[in-house]
Amino acid sequence: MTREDALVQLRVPAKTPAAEEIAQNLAAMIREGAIAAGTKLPTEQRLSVQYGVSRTVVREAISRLKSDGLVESRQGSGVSVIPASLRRSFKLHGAVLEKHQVVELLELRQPLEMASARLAAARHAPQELAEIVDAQDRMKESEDWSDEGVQADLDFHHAIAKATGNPFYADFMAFLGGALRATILTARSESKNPNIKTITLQEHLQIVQAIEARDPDAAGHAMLLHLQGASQRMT
Amino acid sequence: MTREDALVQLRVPAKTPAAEEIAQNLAAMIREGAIAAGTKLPTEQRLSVQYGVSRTVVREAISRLKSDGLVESRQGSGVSVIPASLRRSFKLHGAVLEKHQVVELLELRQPLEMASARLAAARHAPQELAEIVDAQDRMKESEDWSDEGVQADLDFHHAIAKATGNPFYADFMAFLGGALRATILTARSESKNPNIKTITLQEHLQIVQAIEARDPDAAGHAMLLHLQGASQRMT
DNA sequence: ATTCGCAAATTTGTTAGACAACTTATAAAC
DNA sequence: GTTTATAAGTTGTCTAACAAATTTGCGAAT
Repeated sequence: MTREDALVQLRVPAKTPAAEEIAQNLAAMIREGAIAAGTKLPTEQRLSVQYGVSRTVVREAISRLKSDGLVESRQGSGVSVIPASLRRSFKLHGAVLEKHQVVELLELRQPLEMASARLAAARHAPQELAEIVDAQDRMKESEDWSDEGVQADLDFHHAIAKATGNPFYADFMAFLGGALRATILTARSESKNPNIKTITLQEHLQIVQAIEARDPDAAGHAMLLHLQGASQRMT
Repeated sequence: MTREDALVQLRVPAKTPAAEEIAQNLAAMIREGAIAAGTKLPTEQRLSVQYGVSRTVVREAISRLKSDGLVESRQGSGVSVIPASLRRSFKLHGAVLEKHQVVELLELRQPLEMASARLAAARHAPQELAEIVDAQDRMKESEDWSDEGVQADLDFHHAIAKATGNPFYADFMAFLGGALRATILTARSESKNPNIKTITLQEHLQIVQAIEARDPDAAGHAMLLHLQGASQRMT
């Protein structure tokens, strides 16, 4: 019974609540410019009629848009769209990443990872290096193409970002890792190459040694080789 | 009494709605680990009692947390905290940036801007170059240290990011620009140097020419010089 | 005719109570 | 002991109402 339920949940993951659907709909319209920046949304009253839901649901949807920094509400006045240049949240809208999006995301990641490795080499504290090595060890001991292995891989990169001492690097790398996680997992499991883990560990080792030697150039270079290799192995 | 309230409201421009305050409070607790990943939040009922507000307000607050990817709710079960490694939104929590945060954010921006300039040089379409030049012209015609001038400056960098053809670069640069906007504005207005605009335009010109010549190395180098100069002028 | 003041209409913010839909714990039946 | 009803608990949605802030419109004074 529970087994069957789990299956059903997998096939129809979740009947999306009305508020979420409406929020996505409005967000899409705002991003496409169908509702121009500076203008006001229809009133909660009108929206509730348009979508055929209660005002409560509309308010929850708008609440999300506020959290995303897409709109701003003023009591008595209305809800106005914030210009794109002032938005203060960076978010991946779609749940799953398209193939071209993965490529684009990796292209964004590359210069950041290189800078991250360089900064980590220049500034890391002993304990931060230990955390990097620890992630490396955990990956070494993990099953091939297992969830723990991928997690340790992501932790490795995250640990380097933390060793920069710049929390924005750490946060953003965690964010990118989470976004790419599923993709990496499937790519690993579908790959024909049986030596992925060995090769990855070898490349990681080069990075660790360069960071340990406090050699930014070598660290950046080793990271570049690693990313190029990884992206090549994924295709 | 009401007069006094008005004064207070002037100093604190917007009386933050209860839902927003509660959302920030819960978000902070989650980020600090006070509510561990995987565990469940108190029920909406309990939260409404704890905070002394109605269940509706609590739901709107939770709605925001969902939008930020911090929690996940299942009807009948509860609201559970999503592990940090799976969060899919990158956001600046605080409204204003501390000084050290500005430095850190600029440090994150530098490698991205360089990569952005390189990619734009390699791939830009004629129309995209025109947009870059347009922003440059708008800045040239703007008042010194004016809001339009700063906007044109940010638009210049955004236009380059768009010219990469990679929407993530465009979105992220828009996001960073918005975050730094206020800081740049005050830095410009407080600066003693009267030639900031001229120097900036000159540096921009170098970038434009390198992009136009489709020379990635020169574009990246010109961008680096520009960012280093800008950050030096800000301090 | 213009401007000022003020009340009325709008609109978002908040509360209360109720029911539906779904999950989990409990107890009964086998 | 396992399975099956039943009940309790929790999130999702709706309705109705009032509070608080803003905008609009109208009338009066100048």
